[in-house]
Amino acid sequence: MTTDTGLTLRERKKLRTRRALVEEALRLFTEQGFGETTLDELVDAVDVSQRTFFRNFSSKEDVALAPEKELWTTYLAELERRPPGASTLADYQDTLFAAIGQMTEGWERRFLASRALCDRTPALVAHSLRHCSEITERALAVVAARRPAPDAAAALHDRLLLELMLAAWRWAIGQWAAAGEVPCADDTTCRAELRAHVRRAFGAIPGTARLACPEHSPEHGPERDPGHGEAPRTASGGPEPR
Amino acid sequence: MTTDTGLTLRERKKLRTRRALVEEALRLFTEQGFGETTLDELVDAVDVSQRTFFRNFSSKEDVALAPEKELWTTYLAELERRPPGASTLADYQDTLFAAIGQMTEGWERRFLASRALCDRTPALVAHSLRHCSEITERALAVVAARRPAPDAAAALHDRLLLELMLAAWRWAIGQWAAAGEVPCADDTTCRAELRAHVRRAFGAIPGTARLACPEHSPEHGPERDPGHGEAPRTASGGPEPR
DNA sequence: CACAATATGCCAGTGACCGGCATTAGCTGG
DNA sequence: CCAGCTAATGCCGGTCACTGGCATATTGTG
Repeated sequence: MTTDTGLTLRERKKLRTRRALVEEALRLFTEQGFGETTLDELVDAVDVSQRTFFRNFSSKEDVALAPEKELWTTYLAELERRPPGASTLADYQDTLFAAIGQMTEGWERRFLASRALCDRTPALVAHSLRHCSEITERALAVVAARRPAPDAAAALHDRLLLELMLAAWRWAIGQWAAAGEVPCADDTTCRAELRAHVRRAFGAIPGTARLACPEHSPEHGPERDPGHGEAPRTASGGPEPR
Repeated sequence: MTTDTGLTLRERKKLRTRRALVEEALRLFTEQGFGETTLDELVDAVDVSQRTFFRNFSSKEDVALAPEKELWTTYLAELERRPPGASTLADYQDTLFAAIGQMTEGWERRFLASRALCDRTPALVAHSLRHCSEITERALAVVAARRPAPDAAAALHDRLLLELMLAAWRWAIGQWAAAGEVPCADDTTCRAELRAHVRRAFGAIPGTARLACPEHSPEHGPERDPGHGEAPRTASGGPEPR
C-alpha cells in the first residue's frame, strides 16, 4: 500500500480530484451505464470543469479503466526494479503479486467495478485490451533489454509466453469477478482470493502447454473420436497448396 | 474466392458502394492518416451520404478494419461448417488456411494496408483486439457446443490454446507485413507467403509450450545465470498463504 | 512580498454518430 | 406496363466527446 506522504500540496490536491473522478465515474457508470452517462454529469458531480477532467484522463474510457492501469503501471515499475531473473512464468507471477500488494486501499472494489463495466460495455473491452497489448510491448522491451533474444524464434517464444500469462490473468480475474459478485467479506480476503485465482490459472498453463505439443498425447477429453471419417487433412508441413 | 453471382441487383449495388468505401477509406487513411481524415471527406469521395456510410459500417474504425473482419467472419463460418475435429492446433490452422483461400481478390493488399494503419493508429489497435476477442468467444462457443469441456480446467485449456493461436497469428502477420512493405510480386505469391509465415508461427508454438513447463529444462538462452543471488522466491506450487 | 509555475475555468469550435422523415430505386404480382 | 411494397438513400438537426486558446487563481520559491 502506497501513501501520499512526500507529495506537495498541489500534487495532493490534484490526486484528490483524480480519485474523486474515478470514484464518481465508477459509481455513475455502474448505476446508469457507461454510454448513458455524459461527461457533464460526471464533472458536475465532482464539481470540476471538463478541461480538468481531460487533464487527468485521456478519455471517458480511461477513467473507467483507471484501476486496471494502476495495476499494470505498478507491474511494469516492479518488473524494471527487480533483479534480472530468468523471465519465467514464476517470475511474472511473483512480479504480479508484488504489484497487487502495492495497490492502494479499496483497489479491489474499484477494480471489480471496472471489470463489471467492461463486461457490459464493448468500448471498454477494446480500450482494456489495447492497454494490455501496450503493457505486453513494454514488458517485452524490458525483458529484451536485459536478455536480448538470440533469434526471431526466441523472440516469438518470449512474446507467446507473455501473452499466455495475460490470457491466464484475464481468466483469473474473470473467475474472481464471477465469485466476487457477492461482495467479499473484506478487502484483505478479497485480494487473497484474487491471488488464489491467479495461482490457479498460472498453474494451469503448463497443462495447456503440454496440450499444444502435438507429439504428446492429448490426455484431455478422452471421449474424443480420433479416427473420425472426414478427418481434417493435415496442413502443417505439407507442400504449398496453390 | 467468392463471386457475386446469385445476388439481386440491389444487393450488388450495395456491395459495390461498400467496397468503394473500404477502398477509398484505406487510400485516404493511408495517405493522410486516420485521425486526419474526416468522414465527410470519405463519403464525398465516394459520393454517398454519411447515413449510407453508417448503414454499412458501425464506425470509422470499422471500415478501416474491414479486411480483418472479412477474414474472421469467414473463419468462423468455416469452423462451423467443418466436421467436428479434435480442435487441435492443426485443426485451427487448417480452418485458417481455408478461410484465407476464400478471400476475394485483392484482399492481401487491403489487409496489409489495414495492418499498416493499425501500426500507426492506437485507436485501430483497440478495435482490432476487441474484434479478435469476440472471435475467440464465438470460436470457443463453437468448440464447446460440439465437445463440452468436462471441467473448468479443460475450458481454460481450450481458451489458452485459442489465445496462443491468435498470438501466433498476430506475430505471423507482423512478419508478413514487415516483409511485405516492399510490395509482393503478385497477389498469389503474397498470399503464399502469408501462409508460410502462419505455418512458421504455429510451428513455434510447441516450443513455447515446452518452455512454459517449469519441470522441463528451459533450453533457451543458455547465457543465463540461474544461480543469481537474489533469485525470485518460488511462487508456483507453494502452500496457500492466507 | 514579488515572481514563476501550474492548475483551473470558460468558451467556442470540430467531428463522430444517431435519430426522424421524405424521396428514390429496385422488386413483385397482375 | 403499371401499381404497390420494400429497402436503400439523402437531408437535417441534434447530442456529445474532445480540443485549443486565453484569462484567472492557486501554489511553490527566492
